[in-house]
Order: sequence, then C-alpha cells, then structure tokens
Amino acid sequence: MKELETDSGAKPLDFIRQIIAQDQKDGKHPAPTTRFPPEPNGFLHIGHAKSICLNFGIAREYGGRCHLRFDDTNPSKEETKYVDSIKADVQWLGFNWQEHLYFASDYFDRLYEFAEQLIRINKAYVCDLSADEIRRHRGTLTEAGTDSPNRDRSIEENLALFRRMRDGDFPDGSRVLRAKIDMASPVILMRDPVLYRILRADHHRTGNKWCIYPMYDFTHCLSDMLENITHSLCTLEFQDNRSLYDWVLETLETPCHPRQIEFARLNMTYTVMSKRKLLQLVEEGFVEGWDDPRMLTISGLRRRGYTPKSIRSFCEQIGIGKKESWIDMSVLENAVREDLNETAPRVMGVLDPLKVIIDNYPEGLVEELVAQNHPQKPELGIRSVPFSRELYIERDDFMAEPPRKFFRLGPGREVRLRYGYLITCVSFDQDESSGMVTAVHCTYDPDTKGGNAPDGRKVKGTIHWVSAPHALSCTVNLYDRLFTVEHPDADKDVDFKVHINRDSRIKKENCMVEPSLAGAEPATRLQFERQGYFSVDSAQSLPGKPVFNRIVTLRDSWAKIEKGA
RNA sequence: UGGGGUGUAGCCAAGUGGCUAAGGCACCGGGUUUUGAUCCCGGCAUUCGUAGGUUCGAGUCCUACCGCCCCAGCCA
Repeated sequence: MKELETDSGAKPLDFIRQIIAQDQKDGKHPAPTTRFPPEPNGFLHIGHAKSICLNFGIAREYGGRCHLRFDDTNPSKEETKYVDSIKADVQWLGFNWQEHLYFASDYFDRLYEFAEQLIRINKAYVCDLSADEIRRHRGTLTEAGTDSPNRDRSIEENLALFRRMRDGDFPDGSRVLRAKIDMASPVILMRDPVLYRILRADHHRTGNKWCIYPMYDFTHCLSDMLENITHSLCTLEFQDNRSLYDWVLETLETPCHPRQIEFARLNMTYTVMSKRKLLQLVEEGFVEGWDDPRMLTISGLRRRGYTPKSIRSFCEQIGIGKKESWIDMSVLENAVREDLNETAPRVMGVLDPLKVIIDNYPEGLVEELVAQNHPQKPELGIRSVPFSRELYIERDDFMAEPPRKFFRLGPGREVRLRYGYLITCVSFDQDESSGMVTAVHCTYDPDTKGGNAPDGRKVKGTIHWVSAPHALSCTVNLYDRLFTVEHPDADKDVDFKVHINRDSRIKKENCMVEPSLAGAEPATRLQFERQGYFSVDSAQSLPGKPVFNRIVTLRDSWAKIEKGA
C-alpha cells in the first residue's frame, strides 16, 4: 500500500493535508506536529478512530510526530482507567506516540502563571457573579451582554483574589477568573469567557494539589503552544472556539501559535455515536458493556473481530471534509470484508444443523478429505477434514419443495459437498406434528471424491458440511446492526432506544464446526464458508471450547433474490 | 433575528475558470468460479441547493435567495 503520492494524483489530498503539504513546501515548519487530545472520561469509539488516523496518519506521512495528550482539566469526570484504555486502543489501531505522552494537568503550574500574566496586562479579572448571574449577563444570540460589576477591579485586587482562589479561601463556584474581551461580541464565546473555576475534586494525577482548574479554551491552546504543535485539528463544533484560541495566544504573545483547523466529525447510519447515548446503552443493559461486540467502541470492534487495518482503511475511504455527513454502515462492513477476504483462513461451520444420512456410504468408514485453507491463496496451505456416513448441513440448504433457482438440496436434487462428494437427496424424515424436517437421506457417487464427476456432469450448488461424529459443538454469536433504522436519534421526541434491533445478537448454542477448531486461539479470525467472517471471542471462549462471534456476513446475492421473489 | 460553517448521484467524495464532472460504497446487468463469496467486465450526474450576472468559456468568479449544522456549561 502506498501511503501517499503527492504529485502523481493517485490519491487526492483532503483539505487538511493540502494545507500541511503547502506549509511544508513554504518552509513554515520542517514537519508537522499534531496531537490527539482525548479527555479521559470515556472509551474511544469509531469516531475517535477517524481523528486518530488523521492526526497520527499526517505525522507518519509528512515525517512529523503526533502527541497523545490527555485533556484532563475536569477532575470530576476523569479517571485513570480511561487513560489506560485510550492508550491501549490507540496502540491497537497501530499508532505510536513514542515519548510524546502528555497531560494537560502537567501544565497546571505554567497555566497558572499565564493566568496571572493575563491579569497583569489587565486582560483577565476575578468575577464574583454566580453561574446563574453570569449566564444572565451573557445576553442572547441577538442581544449584547452586560458587563460584570467586577470587570473594572484593579490589577492588584484581581491578583490577590486569584491567588486566594488558588489557596482555597473561597468555596466552590463562588468566583471565577474571566478573560476581559467584549461583552457585546457577536461571538458569544468571546463575552468574557470563564478561564478558571473553583472546584474541589480529587484529580487523577494531581490529587488535591489544586482547587482551581483551567477551562478547555484556556488550556487547549496553551498546551498546543507549549508542545509546539503546528496544526491543531479538531471537530466542527469548535469553530467558534478558534476566536478564543487565537485571542489567548495573541494576547499572551506566545512564541508559537498553532493553527486550529476543524473537520466534520464522523456520523454513521444504524448507530449512535454520542458518549451519553453509548453510556445509556451500557447502563440500561441493552448491551453487555463498553466492549460489547455490537458497540462501535474501539474495544467493541476489537472484540467483535474487526482488524486495526480495516478500521484504518475505513477512515481512509471516508475522507476528511467540513460537511456534516452520514457514512453508511456498509462502508465499515465492507472494509473488514475486504481485509479478511485476503487473510482469513476458510473453514466449515454449520450454524443451524440438519442431519444428512448417506444411505449408501459404508457404516463406520471415515475418510480424511483435503480442503484448501484459501482458494485464492495456496500459500495458506491445506487441511484435512473427516468425512463419514452422517453429516450436518445447514438447515437453509435443504428445501422440501424448492423453487427452480434454488441451487441446493431438495428431493431428487444433486449437490456437491464442498471438498467431498456429489450427493443426491432420495428422501427426508419429518416430524409428524410440527412438519419440521428431522433428517435428509442421500446417496453419494463414489466416483466424485473431491467434488468432481468423471463424466463431466455439472452440479450448480456446493454446500458446506461437517461430519456428525467428529463435529465440535460450540456457541456462535450472530451479531448484526444494533439499530433497525438509519438514523436512530434523528427524532428528538422519540427515544432512540425504541429502534434497537432485538436480533442484534442471536446466540446459537449447538453449532457444529470442524474438529480442528477446538484449538482455535482467542481473537483468531476465520471465514466460515458461505456464512461470513468469525472471530474467537476473547472473553467467553474456554480452552477446547471456543465461542465464535460473527464479525460480518459474506455478501449474499441469494438473499436478495429471495427477498425480491 | 447576531455570529460561525456547509450544500456536487441513494451515501461519502475529487474537482482550485478551459479536453467527454475522478474514485469508493450502494445499486443494476454480464463473465469466471467446487463459497449464490472472491475476482473480472460493463452500466449508473446533459449537470453541481435555486435564480440571476460576469466571461469566448462557470461546479469553479460576482449578487441575491433557499436549506441544513454549530454557538447563550463554572463540560470538552
């Protein structure tokens, strides 16, 4: 895979990479420095993967570096367990911050000094208004705000007050430090924004050293500056914040001034992306945790069986822009198929077993048949699968009264057992009361071992199977999309949870798979032929007793025909 | 109604005034195939939110209008 081909036009650059390439060409910086700045208050999801791939990808492509910086300025929400999981997820995705691991909290001392400096140049003041009063003074979208009564405090008084805030002389919420900008600004964020608040909470890194904490807008730009970030990439909702980002750095006359560029966050169909909604799914038991294989969290995707490469490839495919957009879930699904088609060994597994008895096959005889692990990749080798008189096939592969286009088993019809023999259905047994087919009787053609008829007759259908006495019985989770509608949270008046797909996980208990799978290691990815890609669940599998997760089905054009008919 | 963004196919997305508007997903045909998979070939925007204007020439420039998103946390 070529990374990028700047001039050949092989792959057009997104608007951010165009800026970066131009800046590099102009000699603004020898190489870009970016950063991925998560707040450690939750788990990463596919939307974060887009940002990670962008920031770390740019660093890799342009010979720069990307910092991992935790934006931990709100101790009431942040925890160490999140920093650990975020680090693990970034690494799993295939990126490396090397020695550039930072925490905004590492800058608290310097941030405090910058705040005092702002006070000294009369650009910040301590405000005694309550949160509610501040809100009322802020004005509205169309009306200017009004000045705080404390706006004209002397520098000395502000300094003294701010120090007392730091020293714990005032209760939580009683005072804040505000930037002195313009209460009439059309940009509401610029109406004397709060820079520091009093908050007595145990910080996951600084403990109780501080009882005042800087706000995002004050922290982020200065952290970027301190790390010599060249391009500070963030999502669209921070566009207004750029005014304040620039104001802080300009007012403080900092030696460097990173450029903030905003791009559209990722939205996907058939899911929800907000931390709040994901949390709701977990807490209300709709899924079994943050790493539930149906969750589009990085840990959920990992457990489902998605490969890091497929997620990176997905992020490449969707592009970077400034337009609010919804990516089809099928694009993600296609990305794993594409990767796994290349790499996943093929095996046979029957999800819904139906017994087949080959009437003319000698009782007690067992043959070892040769199967390829990947039809297009002989280098993946071969394996042997046992064959005997009694087999399991997929219940869907038999119909008592099949339509003409059904290329599988039915009375009088001949099919090929993959890597086995051609068999013809002679009869079937049925449960009298339910009408359910309980077994199918066939005869085999002994001259067709391996699947080809010496007389050259063509058999259209090939089905998978497992020898009944040799089969390994196991549990398979058939995962599907978590929601039944494209935009579960589109309607604000309807709870998004009413759209949950009740069949998003179907737990199949007695699936029959090839005996060789008894030794499959957790996280192994396989293709069950004609079914889909599956992975060995790392949480539920036991030695010799694997549990499989369906990652994604194979494309199924028969399903379409069936639906249309 | 203030400010900031954004509109190219069903969904993404190239296009940076000049040959017939890239590419991917989805979809529809056809071929190969011991996975109804993969793979391969072909189709899929007389038109770029709308209306005017500038120009020999406009998706690209100008004007107006329309739609959608974000901003009134001591969250990030």
